[in-house]
Amino acid sequence: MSNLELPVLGRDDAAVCCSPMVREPLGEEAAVDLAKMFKALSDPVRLRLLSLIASHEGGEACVCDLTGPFDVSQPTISHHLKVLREAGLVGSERRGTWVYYWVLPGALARLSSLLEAPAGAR
Amino acid sequence: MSNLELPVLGRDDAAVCCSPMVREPLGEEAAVDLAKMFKALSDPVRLRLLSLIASHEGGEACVCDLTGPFDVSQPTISHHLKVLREAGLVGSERRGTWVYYWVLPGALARLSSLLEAPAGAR
DNA sequence: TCCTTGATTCGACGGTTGTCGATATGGCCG
DNA sequence: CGGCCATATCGACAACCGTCGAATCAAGGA
Repeated sequence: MSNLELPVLGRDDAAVCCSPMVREPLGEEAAVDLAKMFKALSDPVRLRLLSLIASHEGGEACVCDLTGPFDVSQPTISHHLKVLREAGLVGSERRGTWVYYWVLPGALARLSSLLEAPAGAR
Repeated sequence: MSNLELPVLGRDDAAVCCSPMVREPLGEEAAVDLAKMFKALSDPVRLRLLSLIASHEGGEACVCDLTGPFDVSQPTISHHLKVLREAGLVGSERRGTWVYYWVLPGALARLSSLLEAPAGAR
C-alpha cells in the first residue's frame, strides 16, 4: 500500500525544476511532466482533499476523516486520492485498519515557485 | 514597449486572496473557482504557450510567434489561447493584423501563493 | 473461523476535452 | 474593389474523466 511501489513522477525534482516559467520557455518534456501535476489539481474535490489533508492536525488524515465533508461516494474519494498520489502530491500509508494520507511539501513548493512572477521589473 | 502600458500591479496581489491552502480547508466555491485555473494549466501545450508568452520580449507575443514551436494546428493553438484567456491567465488585444497576448501576473501570483508550503513545517 | 468495518478496485455510463479540416471574420494593401 | 494574410469559429470524432453501485481485499475482534 505504501507509496514506494508507485512510479511517482515528482520524486526528486532534479532536472525539471523550478525557475519561474515566466523567465524562459518551458521545455517540452518538462511541460508534459508539470501538466500532470496541474491536472491533479484541476478538480474541486481534489483541491479540497489536498487542503483538508494538509490542514488536518499532525499534517495527515485518514480516509475516514475525508469522506464526510463531500457529497460524492467513498469510492470516488478513493479514486481522487489515488490521482493525487500518482501525481506525487501526497503520500500514503496503511496503519492497522486505517489508511493515512499526507501532503508532500516539495511538490507544492515546486509548482509554487514555477508560477512565481518575477517580482519587480521585467 | 508594451510593459509600460501594463499596470504594474504587484503591490496588491498578496491582498487579493489566498493564504496557502495548507493552512485551512478550502471553501467549496473557492475550490471550484481555483480548479478552473488549474485546469487551464493542465495541458502541456498551454503550459508552454503561457511560458512562451511571458518570456517573450516585451512580455507579450502575437499568435504568429506562437504557432511555430508546436506540432499542433493553428486552430488548436487558437483554442488553447482561448482557454487561457477565459481562465483569466492571459489578456489579449488586436493591433492591426495581429493579435497579441500577455500574461496577467496577478493570476499566477494568486496560484503561487496558494500552493506555498508553510516554510519550516514538518 | 466468521463477521464487521475501512478502503480499494472493477465495470459501466454520460459528459468533457484535444485535435483536426473546413469555413468564416477582420484588416492591410495593390 | 479584390485578393491575401492572420485568427477565430464550427462541426465532428476519438479519447479521457468523474461518478456511481457492486464486488473485492485487508485487518481486527467475537
